[in-house]
Amino acid sequence: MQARSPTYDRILEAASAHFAERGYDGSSLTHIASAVGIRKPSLYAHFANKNALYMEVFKQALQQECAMVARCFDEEGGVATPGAGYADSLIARHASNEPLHFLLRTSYTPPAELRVAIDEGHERYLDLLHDTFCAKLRACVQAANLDDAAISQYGQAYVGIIDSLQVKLVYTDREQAAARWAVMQRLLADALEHATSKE
Amino acid sequence: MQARSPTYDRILEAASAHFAERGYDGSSLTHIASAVGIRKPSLYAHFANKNALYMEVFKQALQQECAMVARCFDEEGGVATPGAGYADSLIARHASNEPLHFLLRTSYTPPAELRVAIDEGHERYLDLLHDTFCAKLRACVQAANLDDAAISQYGQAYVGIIDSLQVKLVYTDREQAAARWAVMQRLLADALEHATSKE
Amino acid sequence: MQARSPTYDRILEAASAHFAERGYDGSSLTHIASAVGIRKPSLYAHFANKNALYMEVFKQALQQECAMVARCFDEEGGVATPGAGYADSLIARHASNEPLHFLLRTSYTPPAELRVAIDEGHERYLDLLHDTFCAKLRACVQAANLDDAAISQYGQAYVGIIDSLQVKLVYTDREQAAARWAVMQRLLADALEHATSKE
Amino acid sequence: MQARSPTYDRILEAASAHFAERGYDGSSLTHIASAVGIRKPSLYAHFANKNALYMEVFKQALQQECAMVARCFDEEGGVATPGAGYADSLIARHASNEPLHFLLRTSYTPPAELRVAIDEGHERYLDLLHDTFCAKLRACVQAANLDDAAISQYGQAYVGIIDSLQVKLVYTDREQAAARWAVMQRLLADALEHATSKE
DNA sequence: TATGAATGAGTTTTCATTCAT
DNA sequence: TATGAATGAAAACTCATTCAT
Repeated sequence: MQARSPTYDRILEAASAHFAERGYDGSSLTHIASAVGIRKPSLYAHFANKNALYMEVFKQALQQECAMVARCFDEEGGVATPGAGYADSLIARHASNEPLHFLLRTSYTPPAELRVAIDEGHERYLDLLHDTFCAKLRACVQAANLDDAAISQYGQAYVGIIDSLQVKLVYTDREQAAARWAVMQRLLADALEHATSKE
Repeated sequence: MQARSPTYDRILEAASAHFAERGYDGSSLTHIASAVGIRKPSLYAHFANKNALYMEVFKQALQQECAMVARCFDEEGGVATPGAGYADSLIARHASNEPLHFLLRTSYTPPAELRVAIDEGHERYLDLLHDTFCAKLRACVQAANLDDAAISQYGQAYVGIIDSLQVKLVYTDREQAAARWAVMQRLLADALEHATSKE
Repeated sequence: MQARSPTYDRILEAASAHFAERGYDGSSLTHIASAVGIRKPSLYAHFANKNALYMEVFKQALQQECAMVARCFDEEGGVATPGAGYADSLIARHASNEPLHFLLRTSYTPPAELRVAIDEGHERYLDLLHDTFCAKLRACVQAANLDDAAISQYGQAYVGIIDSLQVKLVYTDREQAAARWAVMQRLLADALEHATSKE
Repeated sequence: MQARSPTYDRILEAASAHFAERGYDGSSLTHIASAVGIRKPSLYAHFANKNALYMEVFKQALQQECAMVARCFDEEGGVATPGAGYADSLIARHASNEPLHFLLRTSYTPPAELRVAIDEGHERYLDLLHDTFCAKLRACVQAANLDDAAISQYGQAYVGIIDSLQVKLVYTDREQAAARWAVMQRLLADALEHATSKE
């Protein structure tokens, strides 16, 4: 019921695409199965039920995105703004990345019965984002004259910017998202520069 | 099929609540009718079908919100940051305002078959927001030393901030949204102050 | 409920067309009303219910067709074959004559609940056809050397031919029906000639 | 969805009976399923939808009847009139043969949406009838002094007679149909005798 | 004479799920 | 691991009919 198999993975893929595109209620197991090339009851050899399938898709998408957060912040060098690497990554991946698309959609509008579990996961992701950004900021700032409260505030701002970026990605295209990021990044960079150069 | 009637309005109300809470696919006409206190087929005396009902709810919610944008910007006095009135209004209204809740939800995750119409309406709303903010900014800035391009960029930033605010409203609560607005507003205010005081 | 009025007649017309095209079960009062330009409940100001409307359409179509039988046989001069006038009339009228079309259809496949009444009416029509043909044959035959049994048999043949003609009219076009009539008329004429010239 | 199974066949049988008796619009899947002894949704494991079920019933009835045409003409010995075997078979089978009953009904009054496909199938049947009769006539005539045009005309007459026979079967009973056949057969036989003995 | 509103009964169809194989 | 068959529940929608106006 749980072990990895080629079919198992193909189901996750197809489900991710369907759930991302049409949501929980708008996706039917028939269509998902048909996209995989199997019949509907065969899904039950891999997943207990629709909820379990949905939650597994969510779990994997969340893990993948959290790993991506860690990696992007790790790999970004001495960029102008902390977190720029991950923002760029979001924009770059969105079009072809169903799990990410799914993650954004279900975080905004989780199916009522799964809301608690999903909210909890989503919050973990946001906390990770916030904490990672703060750590980076704390590390990279020339003059570390910002206290923890201030740093956390910038962390909240960064998370807000990422949210606004994801929204733009969800309902329009990459270009507009890139434009928004440029604008928002400027806001953040200005504020940081202003704050750190104050004294 | 078109004229206002008490029942008509009550259907719109109930539908708005259901669609906001459970989305298009998760809402059933049976439940909506039952919330109104009529039987399912009676809905069809007022609306051609589920799509038409959904779109009417959307249309009214959109009109109402656009009117609210105009009103909030009109009524805000010499506030610190242009657009603060509308942001506050969003936060204040969200919990008890089903049409607004519905509007945000459907704009981010429209039912696949209605996506085009809804995207178009949502874009009108965002454009209005952008343009209204820019007009206000242009009017209220002490030294009008900002060119059109710069003003438009701040407009885009404001729209992004509103988006991030709405996201927070959609998936958490008013308090966190208020906190986010405080942070983001500071970003925007700093940037504006910095820009206008430059010369 | 019964008196003639412009609307009453227009309802009959529209109903005739719908019933002829789609049958009893396939026709809806909504569509009929809409074809008339009124709302569905308004139909009930003119007819007690769907059955009554159907039966009234049937009654008028039957009356009209019976009158046509009488007229065609009256007006046909010393044609080659008795009954040729009516056969020609059938072919000529079919395309633009909804009541006739309706009559044929409902006679073959009456709605189960109305079967008895319709069968009875249809039989009246066939009897009229048979008797009128026989009278004509009896009158017009040069040598009246055919006994009643023989004449009745030709009457049955004529009715059979009319049936086959109507079938052709119902499911194909006027041209093919005309061709069939030419062939069948020859059969009948030959037989008559053969029989009357025997002695 | 395609392969034969006991249930599949029982559905076809029940559907054939219902469609024959009440037509497309007058038959409901609920009743058909209940006649089979299964629940309504189970039908969809065997047929895509009502149309597909109807067309499958039609297809099988048509095939069966075409095979019957071939067989009857094959097996008829040196009967008085070519085609007598098939006419007798029609009369004999009608009461107890649902597919035949269905075939006649739907050919005369096909559901509006399926008219094209059904007309096409019905025409194939009529063509087969015509051609088979002509072949038989050509083979069995003592003096083959009839040209092709004449033979085809007798073919058309035969098809017309079969039509009139089927009409009689559809809306009255076997006895009257037998009587009509006796009369029409005489017409045809006389004409043939007359034509072939001419020279 | 006409209609807006309402409705019980019914339609076809889809759904997630189960189970024997 | 996969599936054909089956099903209860529920979906959206249509229907003929009623009734107050």
